[in-house]
Amino acid sequence: MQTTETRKRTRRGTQRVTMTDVATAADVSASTVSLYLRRPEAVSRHLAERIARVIDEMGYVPNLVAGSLAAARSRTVGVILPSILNSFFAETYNTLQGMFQAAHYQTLLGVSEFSPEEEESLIRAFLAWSPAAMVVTGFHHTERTRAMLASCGVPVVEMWDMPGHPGEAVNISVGFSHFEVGRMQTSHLYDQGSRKVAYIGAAAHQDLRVRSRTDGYEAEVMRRGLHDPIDFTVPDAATTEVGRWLIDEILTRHPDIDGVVCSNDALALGVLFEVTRRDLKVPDDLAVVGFGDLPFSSSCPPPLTTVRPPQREIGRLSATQILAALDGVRVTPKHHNLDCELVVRGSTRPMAKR
Amino acid sequence: MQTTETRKRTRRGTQRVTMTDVATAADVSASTVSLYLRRPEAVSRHLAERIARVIDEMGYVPNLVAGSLAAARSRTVGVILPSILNSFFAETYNTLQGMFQAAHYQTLLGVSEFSPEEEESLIRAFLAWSPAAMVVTGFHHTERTRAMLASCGVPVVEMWDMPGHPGEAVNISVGFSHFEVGRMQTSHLYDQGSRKVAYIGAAAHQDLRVRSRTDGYEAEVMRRGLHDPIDFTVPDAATTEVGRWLIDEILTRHPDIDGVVCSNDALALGVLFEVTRRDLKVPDDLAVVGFGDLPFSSSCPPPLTTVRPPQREIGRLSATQILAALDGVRVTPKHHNLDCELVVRGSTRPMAKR
DNA sequence: GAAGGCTGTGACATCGATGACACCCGTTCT
DNA sequence: AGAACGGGTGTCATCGATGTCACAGCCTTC
Repeated sequence: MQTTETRKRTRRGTQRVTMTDVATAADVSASTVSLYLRRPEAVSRHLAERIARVIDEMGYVPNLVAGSLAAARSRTVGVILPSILNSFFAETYNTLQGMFQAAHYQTLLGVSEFSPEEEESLIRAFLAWSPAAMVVTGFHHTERTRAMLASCGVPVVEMWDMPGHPGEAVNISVGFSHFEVGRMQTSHLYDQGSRKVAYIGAAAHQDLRVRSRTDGYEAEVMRRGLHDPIDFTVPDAATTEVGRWLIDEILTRHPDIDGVVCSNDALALGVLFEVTRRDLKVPDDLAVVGFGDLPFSSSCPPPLTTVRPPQREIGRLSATQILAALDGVRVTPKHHNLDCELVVRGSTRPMAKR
Repeated sequence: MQTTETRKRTRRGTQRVTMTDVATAADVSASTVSLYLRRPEAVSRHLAERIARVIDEMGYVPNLVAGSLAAARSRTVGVILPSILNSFFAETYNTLQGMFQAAHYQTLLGVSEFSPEEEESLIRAFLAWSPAAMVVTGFHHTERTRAMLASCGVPVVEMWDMPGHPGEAVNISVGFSHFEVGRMQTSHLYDQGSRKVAYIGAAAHQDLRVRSRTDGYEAEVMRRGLHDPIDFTVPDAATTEVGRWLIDEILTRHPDIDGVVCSNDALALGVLFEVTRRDLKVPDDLAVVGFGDLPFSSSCPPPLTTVRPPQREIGRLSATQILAALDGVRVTPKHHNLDCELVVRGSTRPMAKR
């Protein structure tokens, strides 16, 4: 009679064990299982044990897709780094991931390769998964990225930089002044006795932070007034090889420099290699200061004087801010400016008192 | 009368624009919008234009969470790397990410820090998002990880290693023999004139691939029969600093070695540094061979002889296999064994013909 | 022993898409 | 002319959880 009525639409879902399966097997309702998973203490001991046993036996894995849809949010935090080629951001990422994990958030990593367009596409993809929060590197975004981050309604932290002008930071930010780093590097070289200081930088076109450090260098050179700024920055990746090439160029054009600021320790290592090849002495003929305090910096000959960014502290503070915001604490968009540490080693002369 | 009947449950969803909103505004049904987004050519030109305009005006971003739930799959590929501290896997990751992006898949990265338990937790989290495929590093998993990967029903590639015994690989795998790498490194040192060759390794306890390379070294030493194996591996991270320390220890105990195999170029760099400090000549007093061909390896003094793993090729082949499987091509679980390249540079003597 | 509070459990609508299928209507075939 | 076909669009059940609320017990309390 009712043939048209009984006709069922069929769709194949995953063949996975679902929460309903677990509920049936444990002879409770699905809500109880759900409650047990989210707040185990709210379920009676008796049922909790039974549910736990069934979950284990059936190998139930909750479907977060369904859960996130229902809850309209997820326990996922998206992190965007510009690169994983060098270990610059590794420590920060590990700290973030550790702290989020402790708070039961899952960290997802995207790599933008320093491209704002790529970053936009990554952020769009992350936001489509309704993450609980986002962590991005720097302030250099496309217009659309800025709009998405502003309107997505989740906490956003911009890290590893400092807003150059007011209004640049609409989100929480945690970082330090790259301008100040460049200034500090340069100032140290003069203080330890250099009289003519050059600057070499790489990845400059992609990474605006390199540009800020260069500006810091130039400002300090002008302030000292001993010579004109000599800088040479290229768009290539910041590798040891490029460092050799840059210092070679600079020394050819300006053989009389006695100090060089490098945008990155990898470049600085290349400088040490090339300078050694030319039989110049570091730091007596040429003092070298880098940035990043990469893993090799303390052990190369001579050990590299460098500026160490607060990698771990950036991660710690970023995560703290986000977790606070997620806990409902009202976090007003605020910039947290951290300090970098000048680590004086053998590639510059120990300073006499100023 | 019917007060209890009319009582509505209310839940607040996201305040985002939904597909239904778009459909209403464009005066079509939701399924037409959905169809337009997935197969634009299946919708009439007239409607397509109207829908496109409305989507743009309203700033509609599809909710992938809902979409993935309904479709029981997503366009997401999970990749697990052991570490991002050094650039070992960076090239592979970039290749994977690039190829998946071209095929409109979103790549998500997890970092396990060489811990099988951490890896298990990451994989569990990824699988809960019903990814389209998974790429993991190596074969060293927990029992539960193996079970999850076997039963999750999506293509899985294990990369950067080679199954040691049959049955270890139940998934597709793309990699190379680490045993063979150790053998190749050692053999080269003998071939270029060394008579007593030691081995130093780091991160050995976490990274079983280091163990395989050490085995390769030992096998080759035994085959040559000139001396007993001399190896020293520690659980610490493979850094330049550790390299200095390890070679220092080895040279103290065995001052007569004239060749050293390093599990990693970062260690090898430390060896070069320490050996230079001791005024030994490389390669004449001590020949050094590394593994990884890291960015600095070609430019340190002397340039490092090393074994270069097929980083990019691993990524390319892994992605190809997965994309084929996702396209419905039946890919039988198969191991793809790639070759590593011995790059002879200044840290060993150029070989006379064998 | 009835009233009131608290705790634990279940019923059910809902989140925002997809996919199977019905249906409309203009073409082509017999 | 009527059947068969097929492209384009709409209807509606469904994916697997969560969150709200109702309600059954049980324990206090007077």
